[in-house]
Amino acid sequence: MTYQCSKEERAFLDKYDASKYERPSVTTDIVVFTLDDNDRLSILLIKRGQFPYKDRWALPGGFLHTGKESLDDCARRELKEETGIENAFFSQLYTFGAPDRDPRTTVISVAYMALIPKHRIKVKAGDDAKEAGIFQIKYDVDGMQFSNSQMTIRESDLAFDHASVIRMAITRLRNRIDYEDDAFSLLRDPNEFTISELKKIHETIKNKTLDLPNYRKSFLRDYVKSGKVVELDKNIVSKGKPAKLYKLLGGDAS
Amino acid sequence: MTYQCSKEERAFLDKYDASKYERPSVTTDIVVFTLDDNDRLSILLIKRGQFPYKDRWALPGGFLHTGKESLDDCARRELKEETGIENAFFSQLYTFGAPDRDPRTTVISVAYMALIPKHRIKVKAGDDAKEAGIFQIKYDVDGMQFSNSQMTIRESDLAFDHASVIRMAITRLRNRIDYEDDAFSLLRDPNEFTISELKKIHETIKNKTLDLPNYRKSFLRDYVKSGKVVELDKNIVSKGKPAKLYKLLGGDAS
DNA sequence: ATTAAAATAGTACATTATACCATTTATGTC
DNA sequence: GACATAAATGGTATAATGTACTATTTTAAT
Repeated sequence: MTYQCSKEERAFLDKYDASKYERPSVTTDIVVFTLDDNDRLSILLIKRGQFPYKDRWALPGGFLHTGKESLDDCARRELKEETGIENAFFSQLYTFGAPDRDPRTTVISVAYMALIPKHRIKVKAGDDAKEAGIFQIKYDVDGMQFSNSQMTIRESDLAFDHASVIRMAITRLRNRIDYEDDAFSLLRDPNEFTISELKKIHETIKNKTLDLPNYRKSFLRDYVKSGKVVELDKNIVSKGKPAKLYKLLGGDAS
Repeated sequence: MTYQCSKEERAFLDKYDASKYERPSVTTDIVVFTLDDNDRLSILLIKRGQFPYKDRWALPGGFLHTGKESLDDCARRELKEETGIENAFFSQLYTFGAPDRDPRTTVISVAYMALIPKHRIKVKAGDDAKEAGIFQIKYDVDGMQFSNSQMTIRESDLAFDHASVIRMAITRLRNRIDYEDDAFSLLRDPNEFTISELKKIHETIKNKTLDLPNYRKSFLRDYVKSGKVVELDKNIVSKGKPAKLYKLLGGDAS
């Protein structure tokens, strides 16, 4: 939009002193959820290569290129830099603004969450990250843990307030999964999937097993009858009875 | 939290150049919902006294006092300055960050919504506002309208992207009202209210009439049986059969 | 005393969620 | 090829919830 205004106002704007108020830095940080090879809920963490919190694990993210991009664009750009993904499903989560959350200066963090199938993530260490990895989310008496085949990171080892961010993202994801179409974004291929595959995603996120016949009924009612998903004229080859394949229409969710 | 770190890192932080990245301004803007004297959903708008958008109606809000307060504190402070309210229920809504949403410079707006009973709002024009008022939210073919006894403001007349902010707030409010306890915050007095009063709030927000016997059943099941609300040993004096009074326990919601 | 207003009590039905059983269609093994 | 196994699909039965509606009670106003 171009801003229409009077000459008087234009004059005011032209001499507006941008440094009138002290400004905070603004970053976006992204909770990238995925399912690992054993269908366990996992997130992407990077090991910081710079102060502060150097060598500590943190969420991917980075500073807003002020004036050149929107917050969404910033999150999209960071996501691409860290994972190589271009068209991922993501949504804004919450904005964290405690004045002491970064030891350098006030840094406002606009947190996003993204849902990406694991095979699409090309983990790569970037500018500020010396390492990056996908870690399964576990819980014990001390809270969350993040582990892969090589190591385990406790939530208290994370940089900044990123443990809080992740906790909120998990809560939000669990709440959204029942009424939003988020699950589709984690499919290996939304153009060719079985009911069981989608059910598995729901089970992982809700952390409980679901009854397949019942899941099937609500899937057919909620998605197929409404036209969001179509049945393909193909079956999958498998051990038991071959399952019908379905295709997500429209939004693509990817 | 005090940040524990090595001498090396402390040295880095001490010479950290705060102006390394160009920084945006950050504001909080607040959608203050209330019910007017006829129980219609209304919001607080202020008339801007300064450029940009001078003399246009806008949401109350203002710049973050960087380093001195959190985002929540900033919203709380602005809310107090504009309405006199100190302990209101409010929650973060969404963060708006399009680079051209403010003609001066990039201004990130962290939007909040608050629910406040009308009799507690002391509308007062503040620094940046020459006028303030509570306006009923209406709809017509052109979108939202905001009107009181003296005037009607069309959504296209609002400053900045505040029409979008309000639209998102209404959507969020309507979604939250079914599973959060927001309605209690709009009660005249959460320590003494009738079932009908609470029902009226739900009706206004959902914009449809509810069946009282059914509402009563779910109220007793959801709040009284669970202990969130207790029945008082008092009745209200009224025209027809006097209604039992109830009291909200715990969170106070105010 | 009568009427009207409002709260409260209860009934009937539809929808949805949950648990569970039975059948079908494939694979792999002897 | 018969048979066990795996997995999807097709059902039924019950519980929980939501919705519509009727009836009764208790008060104020006339």
